[in-house]
Amino acid sequence: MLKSHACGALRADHADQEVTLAGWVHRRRDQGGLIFLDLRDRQGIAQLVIDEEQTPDVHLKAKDVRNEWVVQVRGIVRQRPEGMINPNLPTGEVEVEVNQIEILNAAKTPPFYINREEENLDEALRMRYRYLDLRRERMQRNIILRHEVVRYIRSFLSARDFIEIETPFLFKTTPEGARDYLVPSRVHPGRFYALPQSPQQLKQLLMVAGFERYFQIVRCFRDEDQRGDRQPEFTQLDLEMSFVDREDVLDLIEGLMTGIVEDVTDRELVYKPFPRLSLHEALERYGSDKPDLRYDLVAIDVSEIAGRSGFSVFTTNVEQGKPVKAIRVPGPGGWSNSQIKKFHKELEDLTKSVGAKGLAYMAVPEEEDGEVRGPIGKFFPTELKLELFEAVGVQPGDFLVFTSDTREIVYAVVDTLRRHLAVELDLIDPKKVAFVWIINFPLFEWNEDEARWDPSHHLFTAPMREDLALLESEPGKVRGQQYDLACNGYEVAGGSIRIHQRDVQERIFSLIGLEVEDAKQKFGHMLEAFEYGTPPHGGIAPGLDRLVMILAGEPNIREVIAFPKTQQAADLMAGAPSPVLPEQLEELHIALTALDEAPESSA
RNA sequence: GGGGGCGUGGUGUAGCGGUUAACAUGCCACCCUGUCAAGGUGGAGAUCGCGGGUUCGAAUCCCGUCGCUCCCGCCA
Repeated sequence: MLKSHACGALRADHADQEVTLAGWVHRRRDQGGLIFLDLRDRQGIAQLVIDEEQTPDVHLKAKDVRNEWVVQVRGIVRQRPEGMINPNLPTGEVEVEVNQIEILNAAKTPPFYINREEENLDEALRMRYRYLDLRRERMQRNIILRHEVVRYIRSFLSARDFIEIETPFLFKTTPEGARDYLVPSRVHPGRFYALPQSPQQLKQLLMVAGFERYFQIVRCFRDEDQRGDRQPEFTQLDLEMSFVDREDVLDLIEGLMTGIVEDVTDRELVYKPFPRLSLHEALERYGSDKPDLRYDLVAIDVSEIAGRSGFSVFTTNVEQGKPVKAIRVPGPGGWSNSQIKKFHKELEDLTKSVGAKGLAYMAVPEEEDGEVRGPIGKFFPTELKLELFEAVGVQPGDFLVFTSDTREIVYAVVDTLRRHLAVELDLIDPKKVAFVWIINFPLFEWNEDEARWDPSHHLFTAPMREDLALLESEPGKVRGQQYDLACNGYEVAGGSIRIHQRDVQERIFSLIGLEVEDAKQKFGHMLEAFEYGTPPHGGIAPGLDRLVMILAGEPNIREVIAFPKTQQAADLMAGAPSPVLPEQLEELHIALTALDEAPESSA
């Protein structure tokens, strides 16, 4: 080893020991005859002192040293003199009197600061020099947190008899779900592998194989457009269990998530145990299938009351079966008319962006005898107003917003408003983590375009036993044994109990319009496997990137992935994707169709 | 596929139709023996993402394009 101690590990009890350190120069403070160097390694920072009078040769070398140079030093750890202790540094009680220095590697001046946080650093620049970006404290912290989470998962599951098993990346395309990344086969001209969107089929086959409890921390690939919480390749904790029902899976994951939050982070769980909402409840109250329950803004259905008002938008909508929902915003009753108008305008513009035509409001007075402000107040007689306020749980000075439209738009409006208001009204405690289970999903969704039922989760999700009889008669009413885990407004896991009986599977296939021959073509290996003694089984797949993002308090998953891709799915550091040689294409039996413009050759 | 935001010395910003493009920081040199975002003095460093247009005059206005990003669609 080129060092005896980690820079960040030095403490007062190392005083007077001789140590050898190696790392990067974090910062230098040259005072002429006395040079201070902050030496950084993964564990932290130690202050080096170089004194011209004591060690002229070291001083001479140290004069040339710049930030990010890699150096090795030998010296004596000293308790810092009185009044020179740096309480902001874990190593701040000591410093190292250097008596030998070796420059292991000089460094160019980095294109951005390694030794400080820059607020709006251009992401393209960070990506191009990702190895430097990753040197920064924030990124080191995130990546190390990610490791701690993964380590916790492995030990938690191993202790509960789970076996980690790898599954292939070169697998088979399935037309369902997301767009596949395809890999051409050289030895099978004209055929392609697909990178798995998840190891769904394989993990079920591992249950058929009798492993009973499987997990894998595995990369998944989906060729869809990116978002802050979506990358073309992302990591799941994939797991599957045999001889379990839903409760077993939920219990396990609840224990795992609780353990991660409490043992690995300094964050606080809002709910223990995790609350459970049906999908319907989640949508009706929060407008989202992944509601953020760190704050309790709730949409209240006031359709019945609003339908009796004189406001024609409401009455017409209610007649057509469209809901009217109200959200109570605590507080701004004391505002001036212009403040209220501005506040309302902002919210209304926001909701228009998700398809709303308008946003009605009432400002509730602070005094008992005050007047309700807002244009729709006059359409509600006093009696009805009181009924409304009762239903919504109004407090004096509240601001009520009302949205009414198709159910889908109302949900979108409620979701958008909740997210916006939470930030606006500062309702979010960044230390808090709020998990919530979403259950009772419909098994199928009606596909308007294709005029058929589509599986809302995937083909192998088992129906609720008590709904089995409805499968042919009322498919829309059949609920699946499916569950999602939401956290702080993100979906962090999804899973289900699977079908393990061939006849049920075939009924599903026929319902979604999959011919037996088709099904055999696409899933023959699965159907065949299921005939050889399949245990009842189910599983779940938490998204590791999103989970770590939330725990790290980061706004997107790129901050917790060492080498992420841009929104255009590019790697700016390596320059991927890149053109390939004609010979490579030829070997793969691939001819390119004419492109509008020839792709630039990789520089 | 569609809509929005951003792009000015290495970095982060200001300038938003009119002198020599400003500030902070970084970088370079010199001074400095108790600093820790060290300090002081001096200096170098920008075809204002790229292309076209409008104008007497464009970093500034318009069109296109590229890159990053947010959102809708998409993501079983």
